Amino acid sequence: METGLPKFDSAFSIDCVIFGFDAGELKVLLIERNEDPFKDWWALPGNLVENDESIEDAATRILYELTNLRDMHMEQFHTFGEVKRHPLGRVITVAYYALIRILGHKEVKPITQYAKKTSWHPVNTLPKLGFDHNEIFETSIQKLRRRLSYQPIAFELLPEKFTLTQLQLLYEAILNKKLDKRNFRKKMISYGFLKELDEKQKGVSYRAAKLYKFDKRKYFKIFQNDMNLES
Amino acid sequence: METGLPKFDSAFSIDCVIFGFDAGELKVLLIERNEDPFKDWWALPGNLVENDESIEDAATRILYELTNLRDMHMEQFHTFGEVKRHPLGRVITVAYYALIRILGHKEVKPITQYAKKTSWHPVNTLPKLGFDHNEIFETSIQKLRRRLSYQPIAFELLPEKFTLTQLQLLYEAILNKKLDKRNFRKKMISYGFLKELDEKQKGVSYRAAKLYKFDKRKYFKIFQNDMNLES
DNA sequence: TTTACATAGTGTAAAAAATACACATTATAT
DNA sequence: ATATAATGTGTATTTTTTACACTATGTAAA
Repeated sequence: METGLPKFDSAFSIDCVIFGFDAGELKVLLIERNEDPFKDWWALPGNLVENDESIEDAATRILYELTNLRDMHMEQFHTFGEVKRHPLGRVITVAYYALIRILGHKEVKPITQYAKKTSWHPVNTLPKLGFDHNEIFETSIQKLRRRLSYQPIAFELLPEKFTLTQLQLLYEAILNKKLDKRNFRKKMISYGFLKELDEKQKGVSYRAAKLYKFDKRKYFKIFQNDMNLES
Repeated sequence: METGLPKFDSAFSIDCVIFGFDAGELKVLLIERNEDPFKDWWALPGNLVENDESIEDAATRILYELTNLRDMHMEQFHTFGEVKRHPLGRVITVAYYALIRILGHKEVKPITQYAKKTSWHPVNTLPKLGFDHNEIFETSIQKLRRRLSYQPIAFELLPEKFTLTQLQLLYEAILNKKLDKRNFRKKMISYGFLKELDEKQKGVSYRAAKLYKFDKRKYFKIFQNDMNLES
């Protein structure tokens, strides 16, 4: 391939699948690329890792530069290393997923010029993405599903105070299947890490639901032993 | 740090945790390094990824060169990217675990000069390893435990024909806890992917146990749906 | 103030899965 | 014949999961 663009021999990058939950839908934040290769395509936010930063730090930095977002839950899930996955050279990429409370981040402006803009896309109708990013996305959601059952992932995607219905909708969105309301509530409450608040939902034109909080301390007290085994 | 050794700016490597099961114990194959850094230390087999090979291919190649072993089950589990994890320069390493039937591979001779020798170590008494390899090992066994419950990992570690007691010992070794014999057998058999053979164990000085085979085809027929969800 | 609406919130019975538990059987070696 | 060492087996109890439908409540509109 001859593009006239600079080539590099080999590098590592981070790519990031940023999940959010809004309007009952699971969404992913994509960027519209402003540079070749794949200029004008949608892609996952990502960039090269510098030599003096750990991959964790790089993930945090890159995400910040491309989305102006900080302090979200991030986790590595797979590394992609096909030789030809990047058209300009050998780039091995470590993929992370990030979970954010979309609320208040509906409009996310990239800081660098590398991305024209960003926008949230429902996971069920993602466009064709640059590089091998569709594959990376597929892997991410499979990992997310699996981890949902043994890590308190869901609460990273919800506002601090949430209703049980919201929680259920989120589980349904991630697992991509309907759950039974009564069984879901029974089970969630039986875990003992949800704190029922003396507060109700506001601004709805029907009976307001009770609000709950996720009690992290209790969670880790309860699952301490298991969590050591797993990862 | 000034060692007189060549430095490199940045590179990726593969490190590999090779599990085997022998004499009722879970073991890991370590190499004794023949080169600095960490010359004469025990370490996980690993080496740099070449520019023209995928990380999968690199993992296969490196393992072959260092252990003379091929065609084992390998799976990526985590990527380690601390800046200072390698004393000679920036090396990001993709860690794999590999599962082999130890039988017939009790003595493994390295092909390259890079390793002096290799030897199997029980997982419970690993020596101090070079680099961050103790951490890599810890992560590997946690992943292995988790995956044991949804992937047919155990059968990669046993001979083709095995007894239920052997299978149970292996589960106990990986999970690091005792299991109930009757319940274990009931459950394993209920899955329906074990094929009972018309053959018995040989060479034991007590009642010989029935031999079983893992029926891969059946396994995938049964767990098709689940396996799609997971990964 | 009544009514329509939309979602919240609740319990039970049945089925399935997990657990706890101990002894008779059988092949080999002496 | 006997000792030995591990194999192979069943049941009752508890826990977890599943299936299933109606009443309660707050808001908004008539």
